[in-house]
Amino acid sequence: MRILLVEDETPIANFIRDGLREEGFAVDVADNGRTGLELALGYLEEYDLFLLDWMLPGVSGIEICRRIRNENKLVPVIFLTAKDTVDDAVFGLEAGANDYIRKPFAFEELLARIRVLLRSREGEQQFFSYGGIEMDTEAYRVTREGEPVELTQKEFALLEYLLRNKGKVCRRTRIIEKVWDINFEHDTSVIDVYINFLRKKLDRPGEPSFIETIRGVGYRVNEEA
Amino acid sequence: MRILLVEDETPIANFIRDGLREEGFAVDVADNGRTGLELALGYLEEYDLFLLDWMLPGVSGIEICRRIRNENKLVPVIFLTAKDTVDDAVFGLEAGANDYIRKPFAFEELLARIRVLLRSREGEQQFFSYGGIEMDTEAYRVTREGEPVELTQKEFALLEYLLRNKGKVCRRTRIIEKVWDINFEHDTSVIDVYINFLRKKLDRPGEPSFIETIRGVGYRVNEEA
DNA sequence: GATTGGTTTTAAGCATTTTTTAAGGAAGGC
DNA sequence: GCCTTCCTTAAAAAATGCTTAAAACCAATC
Repeated sequence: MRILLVEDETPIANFIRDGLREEGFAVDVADNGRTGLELALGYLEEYDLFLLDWMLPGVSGIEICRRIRNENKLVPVIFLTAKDTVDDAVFGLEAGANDYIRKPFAFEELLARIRVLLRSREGEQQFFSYGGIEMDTEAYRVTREGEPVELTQKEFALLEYLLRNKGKVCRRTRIIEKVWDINFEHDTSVIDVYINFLRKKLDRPGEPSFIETIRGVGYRVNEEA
Repeated sequence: MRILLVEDETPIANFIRDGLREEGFAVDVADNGRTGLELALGYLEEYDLFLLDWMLPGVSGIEICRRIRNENKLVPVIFLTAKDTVDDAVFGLEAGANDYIRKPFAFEELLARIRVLLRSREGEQQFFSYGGIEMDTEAYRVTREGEPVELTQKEFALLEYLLRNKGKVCRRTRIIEKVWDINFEHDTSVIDVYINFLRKKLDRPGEPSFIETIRGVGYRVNEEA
């Protein structure tokens, strides 16, 4: 995990850099807005998270954040700020930041927030695969052995839910809630029908289905060997 | 883990019951206040948690909650309520409820609240093992020497109960109460049959069973050396 | 506003698996 | 040796999921 820290006060920068490195992160430091912006945009794909000081010589943190957001919608950004009015926080979040933390702060707290954001991004996984099946949730594409497979919305949503939970049981009640957004309904056989659709479209004929049935509980796509 | 659900609207009751059973709970349902109260007081010790609807024909949820609290100070009670004023919530909590949830709710939310309350009582453990047997309750998976073993719901629930009480004797009446339905005939041999199923699926042939029979009392999985 | 094509949902019969019952035989305790 | 308790097996009963067809729904197009 690589983090870019843009912070002009050297002692603070060193403190954060060392702390994060001890935690196993790769950390780059820019001590002014201009080089910060260059690094951020020049190596945007390399970074998993940005830590931006609010007040910077040259280009401001806000500006860097905006430019990052222009290019990449998802990468987490956290502001480090000495300001403490709610308005400033709102301003930062409007610029596209995911979180902000006020100086002085406990290093533990910074770490906790970083972890939360990195985890939530991990959950936003885009590509899934099982056996010969590949799924790209962003592009809305599914292929089997490289051949495109046409799925309807519901089929797609169900497949995504199953693959997102690969290795775990997907209980019927949860599926109904997550994929169908239905509450308090249970005597429906939509799930059975759609599992059937997926199996027809994606299973290799003659082989056991890639979706395992767990009677009385739900379904599971197994972890691959 | 046994839960008593008192709810008069059948579809909702079924939905909750099935959802909880999928999660591995033993669930009893009463569709009116009177039988709810009878079950609650008659088998108070057997239940690990109560889910009470607010508005009930016969005896109200509030009343049931009060009576439960008269007898048992600790067992968690959650109200299901369609009402949405703060006052009602306060009223419910004053009656001794631990939490309340407004209808309609996402099943996951209910589950989260249940888990919180049960965790605070007994350690909600996800992984169990004995000898070469490993159990993951979340993934709904059991393996022996790394090889997956297919268990049905009841087999799974029974194994979980035994492992959860590793080192302790599991009395037959207790097993019936916790794993099967509360109003089960007591002179039945289901337990024997299911113990037999588990032994067949999980014992190493030729070696003594991992489930020890305590004659006249029940069964025990021993603490490991 | 009707028609069409596709998607989603409902419903029902069928097939399978799970759960329960029952009964005879084995083993333990007195 | 006798009584009780447990084990094992087989078969009945119940529950659950599969499959299919048709109905309902929706959105685009003429």
